[in-house]
Amino acid sequence: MGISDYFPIWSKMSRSQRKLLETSALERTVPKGTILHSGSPDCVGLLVIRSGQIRALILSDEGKEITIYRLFERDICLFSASCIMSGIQFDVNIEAEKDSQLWVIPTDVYRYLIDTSAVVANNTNKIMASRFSEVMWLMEQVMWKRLDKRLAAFLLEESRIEGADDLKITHERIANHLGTAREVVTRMLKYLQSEGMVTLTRGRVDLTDRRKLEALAE
Amino acid sequence: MGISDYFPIWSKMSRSQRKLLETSALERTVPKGTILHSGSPDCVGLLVIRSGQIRALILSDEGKEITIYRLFERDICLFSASCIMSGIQFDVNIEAEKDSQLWVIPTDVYRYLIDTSAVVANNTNKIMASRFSEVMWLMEQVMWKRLDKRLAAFLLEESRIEGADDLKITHERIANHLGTAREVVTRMLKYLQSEGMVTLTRGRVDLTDRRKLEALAE
DNA sequence: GCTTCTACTGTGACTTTGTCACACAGCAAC
DNA sequence: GTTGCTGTGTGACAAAGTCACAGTAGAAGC
Repeated sequence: MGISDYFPIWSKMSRSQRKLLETSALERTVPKGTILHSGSPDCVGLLVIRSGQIRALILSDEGKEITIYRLFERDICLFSASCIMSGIQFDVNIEAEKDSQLWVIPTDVYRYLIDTSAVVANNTNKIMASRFSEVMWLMEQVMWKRLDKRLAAFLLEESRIEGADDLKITHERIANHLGTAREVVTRMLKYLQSEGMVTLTRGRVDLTDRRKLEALAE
Repeated sequence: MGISDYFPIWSKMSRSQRKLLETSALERTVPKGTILHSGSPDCVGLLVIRSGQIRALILSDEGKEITIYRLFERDICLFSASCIMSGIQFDVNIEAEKDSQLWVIPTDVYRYLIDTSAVVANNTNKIMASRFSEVMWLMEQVMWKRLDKRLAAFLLEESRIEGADDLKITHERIANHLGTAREVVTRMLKYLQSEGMVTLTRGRVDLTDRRKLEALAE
């Protein structure tokens, strides 16, 4: 699969622009857990996900965290190149959730492309609007939804991504995704277990009643 | 003041683009309290604020609200034209906080401009990145800051905007800005009063000790 | 001036979520 | 078996949200 397969606007780009992308994109393979970007000064370039899974998160001063969105195959990560998007003034961290293969498009190359092509600029806009939408969705969840519902929804989502009912995940990691405290997750999982929705073992959560979980998540 | 004064990229636009903007922009004057946009289907067009003050907010199913950002003179509101930005999938409400004068740029006109001009597209991008940054800032506040600090910061900000220490605002409105409940604001203001930071009267909050408020807000 | 009405404010009781401190338990390495 | 580390469990308490009212300032009308 060449890089052309990852750009839906490929056909609307000029021959020279395509060439530039093809020759400048670097391949990179990273193991699970790699921090790909942290804070604004760090400006590796645009990341195109070929395989694997990436999460974007924010950190508090005390080290608490919350996942703001996740990226999968074919997704493009703009914020690893936040320095070229004037107007961005916040720090996101980008972390590989699984072993991943990426293309890295150098910042100066992408800068050149958006400056010279309305198509590329508008596509960038569209990508940013998508991320913005995900953050707004999260804001609504955080503001108006109870934690038990958010937890149930997270477990179902995780199960969907993994394609399995037995999730290998610790309470701590769940808490870091949801932006809450580990003890709270422990207590709430305990409750879900008492209701027969999950079975808990060290480092594992098994979904035993999807229907009930879906009903809880709404 | 012509519309040219509100576009920092005016000099980089073509003669025909400028002409198009000048002839198609509509003037609109709205009183305080006007709902300029609500939800995604509603697509009035791009708003350019000539004078006054606008706030963007989101609503929960039960009618609770939180201000996500505010717009002042010279700011541009993209989300009143969210239909032209493919990728946006959330509902924002736009409300005039004060009597305001606006220019409305029809959606089809702006659509044409971003499609044909990389400069306009990139500027749009920059505006979106700014709003994105404001929402990320809010997310950090909501997630990691205590309400007493957020309240103190809000009162100081409000005082800065109004250029006065006596704020004509109800507890309810403050709660709607911060995304919390009125009773919580009442209790917290009561506490601030007991500490001598504010004086409360019906429909009014007077800031009596800025230093202490600033220290609280950090 | 006096009443009436409404929007605003105050408060207690209770739930949910977050914080802190520490005990304990599973599992792998030695 | 002992040791050590990483997870998990729990109680007590604090912060914030919810619910159900009661009180009350101030404008509007008489």
